[in-house]
Order: sequence, then structure tokens, then C-alpha cells
Amino acid sequence: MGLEEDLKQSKFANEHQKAMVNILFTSNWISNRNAAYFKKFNISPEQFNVLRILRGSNPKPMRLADIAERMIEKNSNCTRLVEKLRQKGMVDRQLCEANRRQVDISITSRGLKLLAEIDKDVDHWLTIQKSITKAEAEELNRILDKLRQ
Amino acid sequence: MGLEEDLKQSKFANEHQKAMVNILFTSNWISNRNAAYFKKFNISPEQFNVLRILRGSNPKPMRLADIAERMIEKNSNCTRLVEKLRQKGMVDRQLCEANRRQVDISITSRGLKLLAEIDKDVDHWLTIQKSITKAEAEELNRILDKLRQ
DNA sequence: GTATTACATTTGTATAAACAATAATAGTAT
DNA sequence: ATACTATTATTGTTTATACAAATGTAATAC
Repeated sequence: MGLEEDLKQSKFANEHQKAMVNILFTSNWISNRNAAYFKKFNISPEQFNVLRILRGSNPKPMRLADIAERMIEKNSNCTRLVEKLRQKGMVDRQLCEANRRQVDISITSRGLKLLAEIDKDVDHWLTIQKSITKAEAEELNRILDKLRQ
Repeated sequence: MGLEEDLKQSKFANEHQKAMVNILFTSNWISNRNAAYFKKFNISPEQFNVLRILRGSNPKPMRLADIAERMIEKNSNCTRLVEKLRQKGMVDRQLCEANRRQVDISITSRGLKLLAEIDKDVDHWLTIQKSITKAEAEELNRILDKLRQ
């Protein structure tokens, strides 16, 4: 189903405007699906993203600011998001003694276990892989990167 | 600047996962730019979107449900968003006598004037048009539509 | 050493999103 | 007519976003 049907709209001013709306709409579409999927693990999509970021650095901990600049939603409040993950036992907070302004965050074994469980559940991730080819994904990445120049 | 630099990340599991993150990140990037741009007009991006939807139907009014299914963010609360626009004098609410469950919403002359002003301000819209070609916009639209199949 | 500036994180707050529940009206079956 | 169901919109509530302000620490200038 094309964007015109999804938004019950027949016309766009031009391809560029349509592309902009299409990116926003598709992003919302993905977000909603992800949120529904992650609900059973009791985490939000961006919380999942932060866990993946921390796993990438593991066992080296990360500062809040380093996490924040890797997050998809740059405006979201890293302190509070990480605190939510800590309350769930997914991450560990440790005041950095070398520089007492910063806090070291690292993923716990429980957090790693959750990620492993989600990684195994390929059905969810397959949805996008089945719909577009690798070449199309590459082309998509190229155009999106170019758009933000 | 590519996604890896934007997110300070060196590797993605595969092109499909990168594409998913790229869509979400680019959508946020656009949203933030739009929000900053529309701030001087004292409206939000989705409020602007609804005004455009109402202009498309003008002079025929629209029901709330019809507006809602054309909105980009399907979860957002149409009643409250339209009420915000009404408070700003951009739209008109009229109880439908033929079916007293529904409410007819139409854009006011003030709303049309605002849209005309924004339309004239091409500098903002040119940003995306300068970065990618028409052919790339078409390809982007094709791939995104295919992805949501 | 004190003041100033920069840095890293936390806290506060207004607004919006997500989702469920309610209310009001209209249509349908018996 | 009455009960039942569907439709349309509103309201309520919890959580998250956006952004500004404040806190605490470190580095630098004088």
C-alpha cells in the first residue's frame, strides 16, 4: 500500500514533499510496531537501543553524555531513561572517581540476557528484511544520508 | 555526514538494521528542524499538517475521524490538536446537525493566510530539495512504500 | 588562592503522546 | 418500543518529550 492510500491523500505538491511525509510516516509506523513488540519485554524502543549501545561498549562502561550522542532521539532525557533501565536491573551506575562529575553506566548480565533473547527472536527483525532487498536497503541508507547533508 | 558519524557508531549488524535506524534517526532529524521552523508561527509540525489537510478539503469541512486517518501520527489525539488550532483561530468547529455525533471542522481565512505565508517561505522547503534529486526522492518513496507492505 | 569559565549530570516544568474509559448519538434486531 | 451494537467524539491518566534551569565538579585565568 502506497503512502497515498495510507494517508487517504491523492496528491502531494511534489516528490520531495512526499518523501518528507513518507519518512515521517514510515518512522512512526516502525516505532509503533517496535513499541508493541518490546512491550512484552517491558522496555521501550529507545531503552532497547541504549542497551544495544551499552553492549557495544561492554565491558567498558560509558558516560551518560557518550550514550546520549549515540541515541536516536537526541532530545530525550538520558538520565531518566538510564534510571528506568537501572530500576529494571538492566544497567549499573557507578560514580566515576577519576572525574566525579561523570557517571559510568554499564550493562548488567540481566541486560545482556534480555538482548540475547531479543536477538534470537528473528521473526520480528525479519519483517523489514523480507519486504526490501539488501540492495534497496543500501540505496535507502545512501539517500537518507545524502538528505541530511 | 553518514549515519555512523551521526550516531558515533562504527558498525551495524546489517544493511536492513541500519536502514531501520536510519529512517528513525532521519525522521527525528526532520521533525526537530520542522519544529524549530514552525515555532515562529506558533504551531507544531502536526498542527501544520492538519491545516494542510483541511485546506485540501476546503471549503468542504471534515469530520474529526477523517482528519485523524490522514494524520502522520496516528496515535495523536485529534480532538485536542484541533482544539489547539481553534483556540488560535485557525479552524472552525461546527456541530453537525445531520449526525449529532460528529463535528465539522473547517479551516478559517486566518488559517489559510498562515499556510500561504509558510508556502511563500520556500527557503525552508528547499533544504531537502537541494540535498537529493527528484529521481532520488522517487526512489526513496518507492522503497519506503515497499518496506511497509 | 579566588574568580571565572567549562563540563557532566540532574531536576523542574510545560506540553504532547499513548492508551483506556466514558459519554452521546445513531442504527439494527426482535 | 426496547435492548443491543456500532459509531463518533471527549475525557482521564500515565508516561515521555522538549527545553530551561540548577547543581556539583573540574579546569583555567589572573
